[in-house]
Amino acid sequence: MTLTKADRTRRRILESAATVFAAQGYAGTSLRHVADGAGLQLGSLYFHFASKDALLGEVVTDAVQFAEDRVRAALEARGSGATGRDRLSAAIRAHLQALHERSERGAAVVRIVDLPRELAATGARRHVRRYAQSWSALVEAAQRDAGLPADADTVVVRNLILGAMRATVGPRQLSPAQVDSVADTVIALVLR
Amino acid sequence: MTLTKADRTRRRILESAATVFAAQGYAGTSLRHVADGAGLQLGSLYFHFASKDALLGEVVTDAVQFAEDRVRAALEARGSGATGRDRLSAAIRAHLQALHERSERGAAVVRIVDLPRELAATGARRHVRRYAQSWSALVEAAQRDAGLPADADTVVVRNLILGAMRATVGPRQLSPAQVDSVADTVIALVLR
Amino acid sequence: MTLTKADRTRRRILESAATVFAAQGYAGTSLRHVADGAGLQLGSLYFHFASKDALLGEVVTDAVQFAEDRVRAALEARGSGATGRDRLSAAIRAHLQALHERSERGAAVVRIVDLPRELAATGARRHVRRYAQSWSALVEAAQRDAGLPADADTVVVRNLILGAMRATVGPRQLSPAQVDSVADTVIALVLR
Amino acid sequence: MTLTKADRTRRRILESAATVFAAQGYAGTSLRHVADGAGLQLGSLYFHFASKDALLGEVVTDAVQFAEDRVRAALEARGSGATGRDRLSAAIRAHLQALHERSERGAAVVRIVDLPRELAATGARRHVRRYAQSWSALVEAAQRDAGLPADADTVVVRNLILGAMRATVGPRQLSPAQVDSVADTVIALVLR
DNA sequence: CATGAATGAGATTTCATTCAT
DNA sequence: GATGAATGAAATCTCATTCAT
Repeated sequence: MTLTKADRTRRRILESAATVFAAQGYAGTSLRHVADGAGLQLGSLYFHFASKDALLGEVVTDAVQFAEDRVRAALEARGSGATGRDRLSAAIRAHLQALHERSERGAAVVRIVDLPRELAATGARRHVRRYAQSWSALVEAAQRDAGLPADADTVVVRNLILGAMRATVGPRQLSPAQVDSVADTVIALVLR
Repeated sequence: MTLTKADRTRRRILESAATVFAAQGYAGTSLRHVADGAGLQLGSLYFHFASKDALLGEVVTDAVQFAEDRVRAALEARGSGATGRDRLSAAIRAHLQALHERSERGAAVVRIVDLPRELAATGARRHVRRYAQSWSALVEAAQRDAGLPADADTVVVRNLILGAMRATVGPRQLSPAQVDSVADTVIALVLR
Repeated sequence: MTLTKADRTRRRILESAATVFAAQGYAGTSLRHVADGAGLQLGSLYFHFASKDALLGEVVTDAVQFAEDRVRAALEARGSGATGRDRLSAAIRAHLQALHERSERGAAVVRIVDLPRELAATGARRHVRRYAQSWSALVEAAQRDAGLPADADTVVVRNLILGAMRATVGPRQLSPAQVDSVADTVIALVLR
Repeated sequence: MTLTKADRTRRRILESAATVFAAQGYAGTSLRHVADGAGLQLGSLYFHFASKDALLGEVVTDAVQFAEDRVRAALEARGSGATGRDRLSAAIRAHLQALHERSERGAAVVRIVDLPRELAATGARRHVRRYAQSWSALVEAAQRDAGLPADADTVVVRNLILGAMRATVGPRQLSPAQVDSVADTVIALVLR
C-alpha cells in the first residue's frame, strides 16, 4: 500500500485535532486531549507536527480543501449552462453538507476561520482567502442574475451568507435529512 | 447618589472583561489581562467575582440586557401599529448597532454565546434564551406577514439571521455609518 | 524593618540559583531544583523572576558586584601609594576569597562567565565587562612596574590570571586558610 | 584496509559530539544536534553508543589521548637532555596547540573536564587522571629547576597552569600564529 | 477594598531512549 | 547499519485561585 504508517497517524491526529479545535476553540484545546483522541502519547504529536500552531494550520487547510472539493463537485454536476442562482444554490447546499459532515473534517472550518491571530505564520490563510474569493464570485454572479440584491456590497453579502450557514453548526450533529432541510431554508431565505 | 466605590470597580472589571472575552474568547482570556485593563491587581478581582466562570456569566448577562434594551427601544419607537416586517427590520438595525457599540458592551455577546459549556452553572443562560425567544416572536410575525418564507422552521430562520449578523463583527470596529449600511444590506437580503 | 517579605524571598532564590548554576551550569540547572533550594514551589519563582534567563542575569550581576566590592575594599585598604605589584597582589587575594566564599555568592561567577549565549539579553554583560576592565587596569599597572612581562598583551595576561584563579574552584569548599595559601601560590607564580 | 563502515561512522559521531559538547556543555547538548552534525538520524546513534554518558566518555577519552600524543611528541622532540624548564615550556605549547586544534578533537577537553558528575561511570576518568599526573611530573621537575616556585604545592601549581590555558579557549577559533603567541605569553608568565 | 505573595495544576515543548522494520 | 515512529519523563512557563495583611 502507498499509505505509510506515518501518513495514517498524521490523519488520525488531524481528525482528532479538527474535532477538538471545533468544539473548544484554539486556546481551549489541549494537545493532550488531541493526543488522547488520536490514541497517542502527548509527546508523539511532535514527531508529526512541529507545534500547536502548525497543527492548527494543517487542520484548517485540510478542512477548507474538503469544503472546496465538495462545492466544486456540486458546481460541476450542475453543468456550465446553470444560472447564477442555480450555482449559488448548489454551493450553499454543498457547503452546508461539508460543514455538517463528520466533525473530523468539516466543522473545524467553522469556529476557526475567525481566529486569524494564530494562523498568522501558516500557509492556511491563503487557502481560506481563496475559498472566500470563490464565494465572492458566486455571489456576484447571483447579483447579476437578480437572485440577490444587486446594489449591495458583494463582500458583505458573502459574509452574511457564510455567517448564517456557520451558525447552523451546533453541539449536536445533524442528520443528512436535517442538513438538506436547513439548506432549503437558507436558499429560500436568501434566494427569494 | 448611591453608586459605591465597589460598584464602580465592578463596572470597570466588567468592561475590561467584555473587551478581552470578545477579542480572545473564553479560554484565551487571562484574568491578569482583565485586571490590567481594569487598573487592578489580579487578586483584587476575586473580591468582586467568585471565579472566571462567574465573571463570564455577568458579562454575558450584561451584554444581552444591553442588546435587549436597544431592541426594545427601537420597537417602541415604531409604535404598536407597525407590521411584522417593519418590526423585524427595526430589530435588526438595533441589534447590529448594539453589536458594534463600544466593545465593552456589545461585542461580547458575539463570540461567547456559542460557548455554552462555560455558561452552564450561571444564570446567564436564562437571559440568552429569553432574548432568543423574543427574536423567535419577531421572526414568526414576519413570516405571517409574508416578509419571510412562511413554511420554514422559525427557529432555524431566527438562527440564520442572528448568525449572519454575528458574522459582521470582526477585528476592526465599524463606524456608525458603516453599521447602518450593513443593516440596510441585511434587511435587503432577508426581507425582500 | 526595611526588608520586605518579597526581598527576603528574592534573596533566597538568588542564593539557591547561584549554588545550582555554579554546580550544574546553565543548561544543567532545573528551576525545580532552584525552587526546592529556596523552599518554594516551582511556580512561585515566576512571581520574582520573569524567566530562567532573567534569573541568571541577576545571579551573575549579583556575584560580579560581590567580587567587585571585595576587590575594591582590598585596594582601598592598601592606600593610594601602593605599587602596581602590591595592588595586583591584593586584588588576587580578594578575588580568590570572593570566589571561595559561601557558594551562594561567589562561585557563580566562575562557571557562568563563559556562558555568554544566555546572557545576551540581560544587563549582566555590562557588569562582567566592567569588572574585566578593572582587571585590565590592574594588570597594565603591574606590567609598567615590571611585576608582569611588559611586552605581553594585557588582555591575554588578564585572562590567564583570571582563568588560573577560576580553576581553583572545585566541588569541595576550601577553608579560608587554604584559600590564603592558594593566593600565596598564585601571587608567587605570576608576580615573581 | 581494515576500517569498516561502522568505524567511519563512529568517528563522525565522535567528531560531531566533541564539537557540540565543547560549544554547549554536556547538559546543553542534544543528541539530535549531534546526529545532525554526523549526518545521521537520531536513532542511529544508539547503534554505536549505548547512551549520552557513554558518548561523552569516549569523546573525553579521545580528546585526552589526542592532547597526550601531542605533548609526548613535543617532549620527545626535545630529547632526553632537556631541562625541566624546557620540557614544561614545550608541553605548554603542545597542550595549547591541541586545545585550539580543530574543535572536533581538542577543545572538547576544555569544558568537559570539569564536569566530573557525568563521567562517573565511564573509563574516561582514568585517562584524565593519568594526563593530569603527567603534568604534575612536569611541574615538579620545573620546580626542582627553579623554573617554578619550589615551595608551592605541585598540584595547585599544575591546576593553575592548566586552568590558565583552558581559559584561552573561547567562542572564536584562534589561528596557529595566535596560538603560538599565546603560548609565548603563558611561558613568559609562569616560567620567568 | 485592595494588594502581595504563594500555590498547584496544567499547558506546550524538548529530549534521551527503545524497538520493529 | 540505519531509519522511522513512538514513548515517558522532565523542562519552562502560565494561570486560576487563595489568603494573610
